[in-house]
Amino acid sequence: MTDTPKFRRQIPEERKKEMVEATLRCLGQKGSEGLSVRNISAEAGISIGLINHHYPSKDDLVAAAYEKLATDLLHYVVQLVEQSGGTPRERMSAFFRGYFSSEILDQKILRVWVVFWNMSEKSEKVRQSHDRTYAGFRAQLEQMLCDLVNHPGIPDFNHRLAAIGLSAMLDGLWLEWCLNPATFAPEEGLRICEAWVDGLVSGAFDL
Amino acid sequence: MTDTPKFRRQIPEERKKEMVEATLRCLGQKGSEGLSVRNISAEAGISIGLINHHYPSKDDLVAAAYEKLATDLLHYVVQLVEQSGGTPRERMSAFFRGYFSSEILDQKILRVWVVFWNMSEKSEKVRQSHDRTYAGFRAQLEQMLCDLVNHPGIPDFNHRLAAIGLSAMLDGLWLEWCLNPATFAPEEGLRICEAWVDGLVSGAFDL
DNA sequence: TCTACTGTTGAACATTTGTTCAATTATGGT
DNA sequence: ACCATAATTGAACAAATGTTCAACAGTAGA
Repeated sequence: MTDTPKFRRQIPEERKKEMVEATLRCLGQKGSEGLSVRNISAEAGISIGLINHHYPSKDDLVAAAYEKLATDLLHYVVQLVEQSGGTPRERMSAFFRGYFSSEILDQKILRVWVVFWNMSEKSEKVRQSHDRTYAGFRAQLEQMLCDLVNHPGIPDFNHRLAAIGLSAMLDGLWLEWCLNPATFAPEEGLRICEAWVDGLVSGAFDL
Repeated sequence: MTDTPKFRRQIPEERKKEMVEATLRCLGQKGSEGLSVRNISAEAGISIGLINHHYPSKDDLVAAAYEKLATDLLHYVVQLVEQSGGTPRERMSAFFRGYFSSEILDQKILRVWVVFWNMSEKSEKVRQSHDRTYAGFRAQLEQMLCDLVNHPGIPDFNHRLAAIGLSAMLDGLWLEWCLNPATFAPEEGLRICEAWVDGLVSGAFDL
């Protein structure tokens, strides 16, 4: 008789990580319909009860999943920017390329995001996580815009508003592409953003 | 004995309209949590069974609600533009003012919209309604951008991409403000968009 | 090898969900 | 005043939901 253990014990940290990843997979596949504890536990290969053992409620698990996805996505584009290492303008382009790559421009991510938006009002943790990661996102943009200005011949502008506007344009393009990829091609979205930055550094904006 | 009738008969058209409006009120108040047939019928002052009598399923009712909200919002800003009646540039500003007014920049509307985004993949009707109304939205922007160019001294640009970019910026600003109104003031969003158009007509964009 | 600890299980429970349908009743036409 | 039509009701149903908890079992330390 081979004694195959019915389950493997794991330290809470590791198990929680698995559950978060399973949650993101479920959300990516079916959106809010995939968000039941039974579906998640099946995806993670664990029993139903384990979720409430590690998290006070399902919402806390989902909040943890939000935290992970938001930081992962930001880290992804930031890493691309660091790797590019060229001029400030080239770094900005690297950011755009990352944003319009299939890694981020992905309908699976919208399915997840929509559920988070839905929760952001009810869950304090989700809202705090949004505020924090979104501020980080804009700070990254603002820093890159700042670096652009510190070059001769480039006029100054309101960095904060510029970052907010560029961030909005990126999000808006991302959202609309996910809702209907036929509206425009990723390269076109890229071009729209590049043109916006070119216009900004040329001093055409009164910001 | 006063014979107070237990209900009032109505033609399907009228009753459906009431149900759609009740659905939008429910969604605006509690988002997806307010989307149960019991909650909607209570809000509409009707019985549970009446929904499935007028609509094959709940999703069809929600799709009808999407159709109404989307067209209502577009009509609202278009009407403001028509009333302004000034120069093309002034009409564009009227559009912006409408967009950043409390009529549209409203967290209640985001609660509704998030539910629709969630449904747009599953419901063919919702997706079609989105594609149609969004195309109308962009067409309106494109027409206004076109009118801007037909004036002396204004350089030409890719109207389609310009409309997509401006639409994205508007949506992105709207979304982020609804998620966190502390990020920026409506007037600041307005200013960002005005600056974008000024930059566009000044020929700074390579679109 | 034994023991204590605790990660893990899954049946059970109370709610809530969308839909169905037979009975009821308002209402316009005759 | 009556009837035929169909709008309306609400109990009933099956399915799915999040949470609880007593029992189980793997695992590290003695």
